[in-house]
Amino acid sequence: MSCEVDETEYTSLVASQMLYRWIQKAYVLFDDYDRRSLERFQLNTSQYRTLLLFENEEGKRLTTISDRLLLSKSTITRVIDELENRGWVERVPDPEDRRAQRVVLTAEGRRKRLEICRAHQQALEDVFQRFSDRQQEDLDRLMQNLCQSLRLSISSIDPIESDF
Amino acid sequence: MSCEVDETEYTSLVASQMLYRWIQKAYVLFDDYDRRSLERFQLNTSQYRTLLLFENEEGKRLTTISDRLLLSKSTITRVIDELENRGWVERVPDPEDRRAQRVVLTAEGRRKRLEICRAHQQALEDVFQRFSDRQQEDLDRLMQNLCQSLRLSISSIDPIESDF
DNA sequence: CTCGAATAATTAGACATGAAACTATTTATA
DNA sequence: TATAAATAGTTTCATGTCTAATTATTCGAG
Repeated sequence: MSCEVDETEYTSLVASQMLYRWIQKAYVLFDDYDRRSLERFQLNTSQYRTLLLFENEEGKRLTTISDRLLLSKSTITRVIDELENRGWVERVPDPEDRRAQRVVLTAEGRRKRLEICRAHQQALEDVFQRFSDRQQEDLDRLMQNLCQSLRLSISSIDPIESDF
Repeated sequence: MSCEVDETEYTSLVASQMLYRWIQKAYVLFDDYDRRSLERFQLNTSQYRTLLLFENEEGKRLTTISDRLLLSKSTITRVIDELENRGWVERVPDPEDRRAQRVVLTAEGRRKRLEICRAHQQALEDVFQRFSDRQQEDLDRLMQNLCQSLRLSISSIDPIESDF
């Protein structure tokens, strides 16, 4: 436009920003892959991950599910609504706290969970078969470290949040 | 309820499912951390990542941005709308293709990008300072491998999609 | 024991996103 | 060259999510 010199520059990306991009990308691809592997069950990722939590016969509070999946309580309310509509789970009153509900799988829910779990497991194997055992362990450990570091950094911004 | 034996069992999680959970968790935490570090600029993650792409003075097509960020074209339209409202970018007609537009940073946009980039870089350093150089390299390489493997698995479900 | 603060779950409202339909233009093919 | 298919971008609509407000119940300090 004019002949003034513009002082602002373009910055190029440093290593941590490249890494950040790869993490983003991996997640988006994973999400897409999940969506595709789960669509034949008419399940979204949150519904699936909720179902996955029921590894035993224990009833689970909605708040517990929310904490474990890092999804808001209102999201979990709706996820459970939908699973309940399908007859896969039931809400039962919590004997210890009348504010709370316990979500439990029905017999049908257990059957479905098993079927879907196996299919998704298959899909995961397909992705991770291309990794050596060593690489899988490394990845697992690094992800745990990353989670821990993120929690530390998050709580240093906002000292309120500190659980999980 | 009754005394029938229920054949369905609960499955416990195998290694790849645990890994899957850690990746999910790391992403959610990262997203949360991002949101917090960017909120003082009134930017969401997509707006930020779009801004980040402008490493040089080259104009970029919306489709290119969409491909690079793995966000839909309609999302990018809206992101660019917002950035244009703020006066940080401009749409200019593409001289080579009259269907296309080139998005370019304004002087103000370059200033803002620099400022925001630096702040976010700071935030990333804070997370990754807890990793050794070796760990960062490992993580970077593993994420790239994961992306590649996911692309292979995705394209084996649906042979249509194959670029990026 | 009581009353205010915290907590479990739900609901209402806002926002970000993707899929699909649409318009304008370009590319490829017959 | 005419026409069909592909592509760039926008708009519309449905979905999934979060925040904040709400109700019911429990916890805890005095």
